[in-house]
Amino acid sequence: MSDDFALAEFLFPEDGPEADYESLYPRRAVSEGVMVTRFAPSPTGFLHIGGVYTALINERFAHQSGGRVLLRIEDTDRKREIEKGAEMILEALSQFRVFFDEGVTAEAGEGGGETGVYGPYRQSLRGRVYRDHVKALIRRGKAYPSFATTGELEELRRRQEALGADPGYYGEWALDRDLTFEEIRAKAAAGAPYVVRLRSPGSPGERVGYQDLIKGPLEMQANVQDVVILKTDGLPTYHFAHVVDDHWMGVTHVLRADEWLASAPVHLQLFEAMGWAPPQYGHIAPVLKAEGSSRRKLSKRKDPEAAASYYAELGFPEEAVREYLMMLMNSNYEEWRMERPDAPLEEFPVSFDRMSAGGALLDMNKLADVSKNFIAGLSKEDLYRRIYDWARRYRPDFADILDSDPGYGAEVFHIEREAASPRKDIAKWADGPEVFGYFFDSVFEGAAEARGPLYPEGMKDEDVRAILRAYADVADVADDKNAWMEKIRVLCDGLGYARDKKTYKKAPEAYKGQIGDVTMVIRVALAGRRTSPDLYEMMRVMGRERVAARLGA
RNA sequence: GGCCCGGUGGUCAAGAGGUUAAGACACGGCCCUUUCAAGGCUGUAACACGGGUUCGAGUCCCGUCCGGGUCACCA
Repeated sequence: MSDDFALAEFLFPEDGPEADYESLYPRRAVSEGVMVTRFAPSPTGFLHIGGVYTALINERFAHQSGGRVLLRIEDTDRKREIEKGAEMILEALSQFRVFFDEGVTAEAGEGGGETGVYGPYRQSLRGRVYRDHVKALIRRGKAYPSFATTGELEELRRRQEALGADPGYYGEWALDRDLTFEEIRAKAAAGAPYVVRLRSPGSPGERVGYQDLIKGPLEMQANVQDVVILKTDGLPTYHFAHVVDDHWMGVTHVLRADEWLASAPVHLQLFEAMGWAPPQYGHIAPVLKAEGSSRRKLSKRKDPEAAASYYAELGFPEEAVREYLMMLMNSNYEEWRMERPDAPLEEFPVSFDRMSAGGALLDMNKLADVSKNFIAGLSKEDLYRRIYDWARRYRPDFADILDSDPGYGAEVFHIEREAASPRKDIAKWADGPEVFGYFFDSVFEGAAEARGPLYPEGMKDEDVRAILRAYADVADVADDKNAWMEKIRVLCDGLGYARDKKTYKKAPEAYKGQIGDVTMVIRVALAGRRTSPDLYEMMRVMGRERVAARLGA
């Protein structure tokens, strides 16, 4: 025992006496049912849409219960870290309106800003905290230094494989468990690098169980591995940092991705070794992608839609993305929303019981539908401002086009908005240039070819020309809607088309076609596509000259 | 391979032993409309398989199959 004590001092002499963590990080005064949660990304700069989902879940449960949600940066892997990675993640999160009460903030400054009294909230800045706790574990004989090299570990694995034994550093395979103080001192003095491992109290065959908030009661094999808790570089592994940080930061509910489920026994064991009560765990099913007949987790490398930034770039409104994520989160959200179309989503009571244990496919169709409905409810000023802001950032060429005639641009995007049944033709801002670009001459001219196939099937070129010529003669954007329509009907009479659909249906053989064919020709000539808003409105906005030019073309 | 999680239409899912097995998205049809959308109506389509338990199983039990996660000094 005294050896352990001396070993601890020998390994960590420079730190001196441990801090009084009980007073440094006072216990939070939270009442029953209040949840303190956290989102803890690595600063790789890349935010996965699943990360937004996880963050939103943590935010919702914390705030719904009157608790707090904090943001901690898990930057203990110096190899993967990128510059400004934390800031990039924070920015992405704020794009989706997920905000934190505590932790690392977006404010710049040396190493970034933070708020809250349980910090630092960047793990790379908490070295002393982890070392103190590793030291305490060593002193109590619950952890030990291990000098095994990568090569030796590989060799160990090969022997285990040959014998059919479970791989890993555990039990009788954990040779460094039995190193004497003298041996350790000698190796360390010789400059041999070492890690610190947990002396796992688990025995083969032992089971652990706990109640997962999302998956329900779970039972699995207890951990037997002497997991690394402190790496050669002096920084902790995820496992140890999680235990130390969530304990002292007063986190009550750890809601994290599914992939951590398998290491829950390690975490439970670490909490026990520390003598602390573990938090409640909830393991969140991943967002999946279909691939052939199977499905897999959205991959950062292979799937562009895995990145949170993808949605911002395409211009899905953040409200729509959050709305969709809420539907994924709780299966009754959609029903709730239908009953209360205007209620803020914060009023929806989220519950663990309603969270699916299995992963769901990300359904772009559904997202688009949610988004179309959201956009349809926007005021026309809002819609124009948002599409403009998006373009300025992601499609400056289109923003320039809008700027060249701001009044016209606004009018284009105001067509049929705020009506009884508003258009639902835009699911994301990137659809704007796509669906309305032709209103602008530079875009229209750029796409002049290949219009022929758009005309009604079977219609001859000469018929097309005849319709356009006849219409050009009478078109007047100043007409009121009734006058305009009557002109079209008269034009139909003159050219041999039925003046309305019913007439045509009664005797199709008597006509070349019906009024719809005629308006389609005009539409294609004016818009260069088969779908467009109301023809009359479109011409009114385009104005006399533009209409004349396009009919003549 | 070991351990763990999951499996109701193409997708998200409701369903807590007895239902004609909801609803939404997508897809098709019809209606409305000058037209494009939207909207209204409507249609196609599911309990992975095999054994039990039970008067009765999508619901409970066992097995099989399939899918996923995890087995690092990465998180």
